[in-house]
Amino acid sequence: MLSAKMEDYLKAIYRLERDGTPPVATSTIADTLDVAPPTATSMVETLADRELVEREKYKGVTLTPEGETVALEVIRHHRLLETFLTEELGYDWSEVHEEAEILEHHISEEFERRVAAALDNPDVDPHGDPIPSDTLDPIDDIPASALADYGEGRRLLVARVRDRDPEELTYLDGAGIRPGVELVVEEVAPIGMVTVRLDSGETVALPDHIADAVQVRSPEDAADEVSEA
Amino acid sequence: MLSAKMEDYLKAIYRLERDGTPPVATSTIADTLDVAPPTATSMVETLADRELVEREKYKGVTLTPEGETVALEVIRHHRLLETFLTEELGYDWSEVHEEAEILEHHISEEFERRVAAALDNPDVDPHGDPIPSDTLDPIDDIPASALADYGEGRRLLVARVRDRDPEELTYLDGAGIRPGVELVVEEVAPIGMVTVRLDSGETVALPDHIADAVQVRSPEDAADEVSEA
DNA sequence: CTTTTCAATTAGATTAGTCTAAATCAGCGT
DNA sequence: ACGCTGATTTAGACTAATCTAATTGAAAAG
Repeated sequence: MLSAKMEDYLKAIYRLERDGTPPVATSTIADTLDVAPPTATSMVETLADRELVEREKYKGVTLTPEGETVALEVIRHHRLLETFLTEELGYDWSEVHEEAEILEHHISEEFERRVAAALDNPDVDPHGDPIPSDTLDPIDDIPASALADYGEGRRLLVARVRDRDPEELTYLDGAGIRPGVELVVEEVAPIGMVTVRLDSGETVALPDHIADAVQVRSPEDAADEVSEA
Repeated sequence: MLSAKMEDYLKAIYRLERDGTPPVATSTIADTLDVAPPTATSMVETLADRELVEREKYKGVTLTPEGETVALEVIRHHRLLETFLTEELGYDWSEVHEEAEILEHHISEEFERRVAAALDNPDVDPHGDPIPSDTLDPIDDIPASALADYGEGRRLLVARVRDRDPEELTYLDGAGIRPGVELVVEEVAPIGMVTVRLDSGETVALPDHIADAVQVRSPEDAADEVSEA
């Protein structure tokens, strides 16, 4: 059996591999999980012993296929739970992260199956992130980039909203910025501020660090993808 | 914060106080939780330091009011979860125990509130056990005794079915013996066997150890109680 | 009032996950 | 090529929860 801690490390490594270029440095893991560097070192040793990561001393780690499977399993749990909490228990999508972060380690396979069935096997969670299938095949993130990367005047579709800080999410949710919403970039101010106009006509100003959490794509790309499937 | 382990000890002590006469001996706790006696000793020490139990060395422990509140909170979680799993996720009532046993330690107060609301604040779980209120007031078990304690020929109401062994529960469920069902005791055989007749006309033979799990009361008592409330 | 018995506790070790402080390695800059 | 700097690992210690083996205590039996 894998401890909740080990699952957290694997999930973090999975994320970090995607964000940057593998191998993932131990200090990065330490920062992400908010532990001291030696703690990360000692945990990646155990993970390597269990053949869940490939480790090169002083370089970092990469997930083995088994490690990736575990990470995908945990991410599946997390995203199914987030979906379940919003759809079935009336949580606001901005407040489900914490709860899912804990429960993801404690639900059984049976629970996972039943929740997935109750939700009719969804493939995206409330933040717009893809839910790994029950076969845990590798997933592709929806191609999208940060709001500020597009020029002014573009009509864009909110593909996903990163769920790091609950405060930010509550703010965005309150402003009506959610996955699936369309908006137009009104102004990209040089002082670190982006202004967008929603279909409601409302104009919202977002400081850069919040705008970064909003991942957008062009509506045409989204349409293309649906026709492919 | 209280660890899941500590919660388990408090819950066990709560149960044992009800079953027998306090104080609860450490060896009894050790047996219940399947740990070695010194493990129980050392844990009741910590519990006593935290003022969750009153301890008298070489005698045993009793819960303090704070300890009882924690126990009731965990039991509320457990029973709400069992109810939720059967009502909303289609679990069979005979298989919910294991899942609830783990999740009870990991759900938030928010989750508890929302589940209770979704179920319309139930006051009994699928096994017929009372669910502590959100104010965690002390609970009274529904007065009922083991099936074999009544004489033959009595018409009885199944008040609750103890959830110890899943196999037993599955057997009883399959035989149609569930909380709320009425039955007649046909024969109490001296070789440790009880035969009952259900309203369906079906006759079921139960070995003593299984019959013990079935707690019954007279239908009149049940009616009296409803009129009181 | 002893003695015997068995439950309960103490002693000491183990594992997982964490820390701080010290040592060491890798790679860049001159 | 050499040494500096910062990242990484080693060393050593701590806490929680557990174990086995040894000791001690309480309480019943004689």
